Amino acid sequence: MGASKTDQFTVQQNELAILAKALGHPARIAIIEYLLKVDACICGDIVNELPLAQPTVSQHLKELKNAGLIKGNFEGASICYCIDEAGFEKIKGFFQDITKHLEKRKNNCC
Amino acid sequence: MGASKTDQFTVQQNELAILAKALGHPARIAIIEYLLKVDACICGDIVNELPLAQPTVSQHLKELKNAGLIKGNFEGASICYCIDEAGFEKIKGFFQDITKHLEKRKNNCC
DNA sequence: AATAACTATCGTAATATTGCAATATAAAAA
DNA sequence: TTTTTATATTGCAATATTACGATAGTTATT
Repeated sequence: MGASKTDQFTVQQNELAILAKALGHPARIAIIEYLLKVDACICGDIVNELPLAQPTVSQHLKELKNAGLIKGNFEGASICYCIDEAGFEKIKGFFQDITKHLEKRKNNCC
Repeated sequence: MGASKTDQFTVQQNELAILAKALGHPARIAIIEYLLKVDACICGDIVNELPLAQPTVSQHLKELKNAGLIKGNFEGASICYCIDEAGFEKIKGFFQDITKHLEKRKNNCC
């Protein structure tokens, strides 16, 4: 064994886990924060912003893209990366549910 | 190599990544959802709610606890687990920032 | 004290992730 | 066309995660 038993959980639970997992690395958090900071699609200089080698950054970008958190389109010589709002909407929904639950919760807690 | 270069990123970026990573597994999403559903500290029957062996569940609970997403206290024969709001507040803050950014964003995107 | 019920830890195997050098690919510039 | 620039892919080593059987620890009950 060792592989995740994903088939034992709901599609929704897996979707959320995939999104959260994609954010579960400081380099990928840094990429998202950078994309938000520059407030635009960014073409080219993401590699220079991170303390990692180019193949590693490329891999992290790929994971964020697969998870649906960023989009990337060819834009001349370089590739234009930007936030994919759809992915963030899903996570936002999850946290809104949690917040709602927490607010109307009784204090029957340790 | 293979280890995460956490020291190359800010404390905040690492904190967020740790929280997100903790949510990056469907079993742990399921645990959080269950704790929210029963709307109480839950003592004992978490293992029965999950399609995983007891040691595995125990491990997932430990990870959620280490990340600061749940709390666990001894309560008689069993342990009382419940949501730790502090952890969720941190993540909420991050997503509020993102939402704010996305809202006031120009459409200078691909 | 002995038993039962619940949870944690250890040990181990299978698999996944992280990181980078080397290399490949693709488009623009010279 | 050759060179330059930007990104992706491959291959591999180091490390981390996932899962569970076996076992240990802890508390309540008998």
